[in-house]
Amino acid sequence: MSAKQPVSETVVSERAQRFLKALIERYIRDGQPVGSRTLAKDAGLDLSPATVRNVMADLEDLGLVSSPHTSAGRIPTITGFRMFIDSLLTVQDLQEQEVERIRAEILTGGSENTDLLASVSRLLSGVTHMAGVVTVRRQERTTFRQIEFLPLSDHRVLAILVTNAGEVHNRILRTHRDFDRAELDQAANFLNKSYAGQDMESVRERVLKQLNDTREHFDQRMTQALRMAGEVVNVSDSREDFLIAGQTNLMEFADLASLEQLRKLFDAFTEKREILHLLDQFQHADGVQIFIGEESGYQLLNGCSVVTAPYQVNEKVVGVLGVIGPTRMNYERVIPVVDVTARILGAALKNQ
Amino acid sequence: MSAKQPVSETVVSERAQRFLKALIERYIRDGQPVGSRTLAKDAGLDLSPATVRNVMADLEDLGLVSSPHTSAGRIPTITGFRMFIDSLLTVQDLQEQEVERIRAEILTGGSENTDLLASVSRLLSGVTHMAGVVTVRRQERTTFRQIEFLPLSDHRVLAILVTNAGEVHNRILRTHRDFDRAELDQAANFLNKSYAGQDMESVRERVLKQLNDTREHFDQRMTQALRMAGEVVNVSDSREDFLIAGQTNLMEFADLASLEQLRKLFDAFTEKREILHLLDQFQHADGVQIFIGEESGYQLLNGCSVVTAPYQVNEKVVGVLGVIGPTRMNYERVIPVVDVTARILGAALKNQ
DNA sequence: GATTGGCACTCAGGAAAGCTGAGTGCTAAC
DNA sequence: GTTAGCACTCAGCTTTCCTGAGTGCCAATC
Repeated sequence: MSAKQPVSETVVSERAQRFLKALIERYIRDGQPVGSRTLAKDAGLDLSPATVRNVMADLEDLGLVSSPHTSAGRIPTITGFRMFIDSLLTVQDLQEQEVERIRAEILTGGSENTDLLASVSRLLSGVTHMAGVVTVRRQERTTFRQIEFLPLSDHRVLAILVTNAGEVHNRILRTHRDFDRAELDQAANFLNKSYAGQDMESVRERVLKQLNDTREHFDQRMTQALRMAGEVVNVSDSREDFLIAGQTNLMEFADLASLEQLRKLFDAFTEKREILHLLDQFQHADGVQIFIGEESGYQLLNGCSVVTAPYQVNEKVVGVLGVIGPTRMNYERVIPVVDVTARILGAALKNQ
Repeated sequence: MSAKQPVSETVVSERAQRFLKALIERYIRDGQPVGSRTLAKDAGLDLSPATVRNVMADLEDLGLVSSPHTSAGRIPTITGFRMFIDSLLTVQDLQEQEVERIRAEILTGGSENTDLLASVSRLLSGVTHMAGVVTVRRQERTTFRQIEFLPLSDHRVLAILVTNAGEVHNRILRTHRDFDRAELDQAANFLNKSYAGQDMESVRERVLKQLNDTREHFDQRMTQALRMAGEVVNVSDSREDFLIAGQTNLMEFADLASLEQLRKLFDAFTEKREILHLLDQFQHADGVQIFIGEESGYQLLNGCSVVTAPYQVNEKVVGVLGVIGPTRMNYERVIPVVDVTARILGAALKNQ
């Protein structure tokens, strides 16, 4: 008997990998189990179906492919896909023409911040025919820039908070009495002097702290100013969010057939929490990340994959964008699209 | 031969109406064609199936019911439904308990305007298990209340527009130079004096008109003020909008089976334009209106009905709310829900 | 040892056939 | 006007059969 191979060395032979690649590419194209004859033709190597069958049997033993029933071809398993994505994928660059198209769309995407991001999510969904997502800023990055108060009638004050990201939050505060313009300006001045340029997180803390510390010895007015600030600053926090477009594209993939599943997914899109949580994880990754639904434990994304890339302004990551579609998606095309879009968006934001 | 009945008098006999009502109620419950035997039992009149068949044949001649094929029961046609809705429906009031539940949910719905409306659309969808919609204000009702400008850096100015409805719009304007605080305040003062309290529509017109008329003889500053105002006022117009919740509930009705149709509907929900146009029509109606998809000509809503009611604050209509679901919905329940919700929402808004 | 042809086997999916139950329209009688 | 009876229709289910696509395994060949 020949020397036993160590168990750990379940290395897949070069040739087997080549077959796996061809099989998955074919499966991505047709969405149907791939049989030995088809694969034999596809793979470029001039081999008979019988040989291919032997290789496929090996791949099945390794858990990379499986057959839905005895006389169907093989479909890739999750681990198969993982291997494909991690080491078999050949990503070509986008054609210059396509890059230009993306750039053009982003540049005309709208000047308001969220308008721009919304148009980018539409762009992603349009180009890939799947769902496009863009997260809106991480709050840890935002800093306090300016706050203003405007008197309204009936004991109400409009508070406006501007952050470094150029975002504007307003909130109507109900107060115990009316304030006039001068009073409010004074309050705003005080707050702007104290906090401008500081991290939102710490502004929040310090406002609350000061409010507790100095309740007595401070001037009435400043207390009032702090109290108002407290309300606004809090609001602006919860705005962590994402924009999604083209969800309905997902209805076309029979993979996600069971209406039931599709429904849960859509609900998650409106509910947002879970998806956001998921996207956040890719925030600190470097470049394009691919995530296969089943790997998460979330039932939600079974049959789906998520391709994401963080986008950055001045070398700091400010958000994540990407695409959600069936695991059986054309990665070789989607990856460069997501990559390029992230870069261009980052550049566009810098110029604002 | 007895006297001929005039053709126009295609009045449906009392008894036939009773059958039609029973048939539709049954069809709403089961979603299946109703046969003569079933209907005979259902209708309360102690008649044999054969008799029922005769009546059903009459109803079919009148175009109120039809049978999908020879040996199936009858299903109501659109005209049948219309008749049912217009004159056969027996709407009971909601139980006090349910009214209370709705009231409670609305009162805790959130203080911000859109938060409240969003929670109402969720409420509607939750109670009826269909999709709930609430339109956000009609622009003709909004009046200009106050405008303010804040200087930002880099030739940018933040404009804030407050309307009578307590809504706040902001927009970042790019200007050809930096402005200081005093200048901007002056501009805002000028605008506020000129336009406060006026209808938005006419403010828009007059700003544009003044901008053209007085380009030369007016002071440079006012021109600048008007120009800025022009940009903001325009934006605030396009904000006519509606909030929808529970779309995914519609996935459960096999009536809207063909994924294709469902998809178009969902796209219309994100696209908003068409739906908005539709909802606007019910704005001036008095009380609950029911609209059957096919009646519109929009392909979109085939198989759907829309039940709406305008809601009013201080006796002026400020929006429309309602429910979108399959034509085969339980009107006797949905109608009072929509009605009550509109009233309670109106009352809640008055108190703000 | 890797590759191949051959063979027996499996199985999903479609077509054809038959049955059943729910329903119909029509007619004649009450 | 109402009813019973009868012949008829047809969707939908089950059963059977067939086909084509695929498999695994074995023995022969390179």
